[in-house]
Amino acid sequence: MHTLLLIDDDERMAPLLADFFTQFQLTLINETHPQKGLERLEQQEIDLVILDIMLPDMDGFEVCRQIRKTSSIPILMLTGRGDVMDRVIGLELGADDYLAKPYEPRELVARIHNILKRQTPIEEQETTLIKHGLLSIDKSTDSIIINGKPINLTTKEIALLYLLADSPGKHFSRDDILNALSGIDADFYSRSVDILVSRLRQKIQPLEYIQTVWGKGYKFIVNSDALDATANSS
Amino acid sequence: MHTLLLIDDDERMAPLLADFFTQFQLTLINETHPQKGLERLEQQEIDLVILDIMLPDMDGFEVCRQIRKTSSIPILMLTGRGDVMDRVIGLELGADDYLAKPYEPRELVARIHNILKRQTPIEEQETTLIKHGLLSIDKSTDSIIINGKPINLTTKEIALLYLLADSPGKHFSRDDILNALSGIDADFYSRSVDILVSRLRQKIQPLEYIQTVWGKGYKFIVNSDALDATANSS
DNA sequence: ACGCGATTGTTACAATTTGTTACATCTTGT
DNA sequence: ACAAGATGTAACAAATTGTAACAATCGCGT
Repeated sequence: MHTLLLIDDDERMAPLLADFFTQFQLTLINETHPQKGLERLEQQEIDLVILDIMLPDMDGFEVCRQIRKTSSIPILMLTGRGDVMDRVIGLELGADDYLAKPYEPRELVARIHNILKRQTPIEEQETTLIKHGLLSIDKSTDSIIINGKPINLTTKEIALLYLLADSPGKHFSRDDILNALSGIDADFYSRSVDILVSRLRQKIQPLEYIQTVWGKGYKFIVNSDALDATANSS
Repeated sequence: MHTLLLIDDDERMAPLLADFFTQFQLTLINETHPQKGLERLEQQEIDLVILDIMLPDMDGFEVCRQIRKTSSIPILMLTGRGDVMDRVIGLELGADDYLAKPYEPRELVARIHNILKRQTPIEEQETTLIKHGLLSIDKSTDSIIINGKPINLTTKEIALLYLLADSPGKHFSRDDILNALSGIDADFYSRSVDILVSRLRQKIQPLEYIQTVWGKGYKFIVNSDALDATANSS
């Protein structure tokens, strides 16, 4: 059972909608004045706001903006006549959907359910872009770019880079790496990880992000970028 | 307080965003035309550029390329709808992040903060930087620099230097050192620590930070810096 | 199914790092 | 000054890592 707040100055709508909603496990509360609506939001546990654009004293956009200052609660806006402009502005402001008046109550319910359903993965927005100086990693497209130039990495190489670059500074043993990449617990001695590291290093030259931790494994270092092969003679 | 430049031909967005941004200590300036945007960038101190891809006369990619010719200022691009091509191209051009339209203003703020945060590593982020006269130690990257020149130290040598330099003046017994570095309680007599010290001393020549405490161990001394063996010039 | 190139793993050997021994040098107490 | 223990370090040895070269395997179009 979800609780919805309708902010609409047309008082005739609310009772009809509220009645209709009950069969869908939805409780509707109505406020006809924007200010009252905002207050109600703070007092009561609300799952979703339905917001008309035409309101007294303060239009729907402004209400939306007010709400978004303190909350990420889902907002569905009711626009005048499917005006494209309104729609765009509303979405940019952080509304989750819109519906043009006049609308079918069923359509409204459908959209409400839709919003509530996708509320779960609200964190979904990818943190898939890693960027350290000249190195850009876009995990969503598996594209690795160094200094503007795309680099071709193999599956394993990409996986290794993700593993290390996701936890800069942390060192991974060869077992850790082998396990993460192949799902295999190294039951025998193998140099495959060393080779993988070697090949990856060659491909991301001259960047030296992958550092050996002697006797331990490897780690990804963050700072100094194209730290060149500081050739220091003995 | 940071200053952002939005280059977007949709004039309606800017006021709304600008208002929303104020609560996050962000000032938004808007230019609707690419050329104007580039000029503004030269005239004013800007911390970050938000770049729409669809622009009149010159698309966002071209603007990004222009900016990158002279500046490494952070760029966040607003792409159509997460188009893979757009993202890759943007990365190649040196953009720092992306956001697909339509977006949540909060999401935009989050990404801006994210970029700005990783933009300031050199100034304020470090708690890991030790500096004594000509000797600089950056623990986050394990880089040791003497008189401007990077020195190649092995894992153990670095660990020893950290141990000693973290507690200047305090003396460490050979057991202390061996234990800290190898996790081994020296159950037998070994000179490995002496050798380690010897090698480290050679590498940080002519600096003599590591002092022998006769019958006790070693310690790191602070004051008189490049206290030289430089009594040698003719 | 087949072949072919790309990918991944193995082996072999070179280079680096670390530890041990041996001996020279230094410190301290007599 | 001398002896005895402590320290410095060169020289060698063992362990670890880097990587070239080859082999096995995977993917995929035909």
